[in-house]
Amino acid sequence: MESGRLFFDTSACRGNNMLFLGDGELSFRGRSMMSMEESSKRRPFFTSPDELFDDEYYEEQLPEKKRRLTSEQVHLLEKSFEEENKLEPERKTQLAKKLGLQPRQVAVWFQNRRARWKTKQLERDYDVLRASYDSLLSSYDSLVKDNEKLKSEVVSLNEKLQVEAKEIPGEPISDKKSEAMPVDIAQIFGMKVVEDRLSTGSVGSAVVDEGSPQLVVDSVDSYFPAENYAVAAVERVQSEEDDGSDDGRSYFSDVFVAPETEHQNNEEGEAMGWWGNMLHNGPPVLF
DNA sequence: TTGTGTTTTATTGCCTCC
DNA sequence: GGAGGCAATAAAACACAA
Repeated sequence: MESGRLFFDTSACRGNNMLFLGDGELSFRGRSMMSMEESSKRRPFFTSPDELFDDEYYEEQLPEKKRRLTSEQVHLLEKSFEEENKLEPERKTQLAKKLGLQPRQVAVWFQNRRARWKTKQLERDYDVLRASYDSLLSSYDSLVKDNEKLKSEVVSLNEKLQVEAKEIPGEPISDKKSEAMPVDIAQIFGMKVVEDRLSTGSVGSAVVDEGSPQLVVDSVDSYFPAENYAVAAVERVQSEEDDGSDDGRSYFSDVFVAPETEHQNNEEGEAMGWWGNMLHNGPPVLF
């Protein structure tokens, strides 16, 4: 915008602290010029209240000079702005009279003040959102770390179990390990172990992850007795296939879900996976 | 002193509302 | 159509480092 102003210092304006053109102002295209002599006469930023009522003060003012409001004027305007940031015509006139300003100047001041307030408000909002985002990010990171840690624990426990199974080939593993081990694992994870009284006669439990080696393998090679684990799994998968409720997920993905939340999980858990279920449903329950 | 960045005052043009 | 609001911008006034 190529605009400049010439401020005409009329006596009428001068007597009323008006170096600015108010409503019905004259404005000119072109640059405002200020000579070296004029600029050397610049006043300090703040004017004393006494000066405000000094005629000479205004007579000294040179034409075309844009003057800042005094601290008193700004203070009063700020107070008024705090009360109400919009300016009705009556209040504008009153303020203008009180401050010795043009109503137009008061209106402009309020306009600019609203703009400054809005900018500050945007900055505050940004800070709040930023803090919230940072906090969420930090929580997420720590959950991801926990998740990784738990996964690796599951893997290492699985490996241990397999090694132990090979070391005692003749041992009837079902007596010694098959029932105790899941409980141990559950204790490590702080899980609650319950019997699956809801399932069809079998007591199953499993610790699994979609992306990691599974504790429960097929009934032929399984370390665990089929009647306790694999069969239960197969039965469950079978029943889901039969009634058409299989949503394509691994059977194991919902093994952890407490019975009362299973239905909910089937509806919502598809996109969440194993860890999503953990987060969504709270501590997993073995059954 | 001077260059540069920031703040303040004011204008312009567009939009909405009555 | 006029009044008033807002965004964008100009330009003066000011602050401050080099």
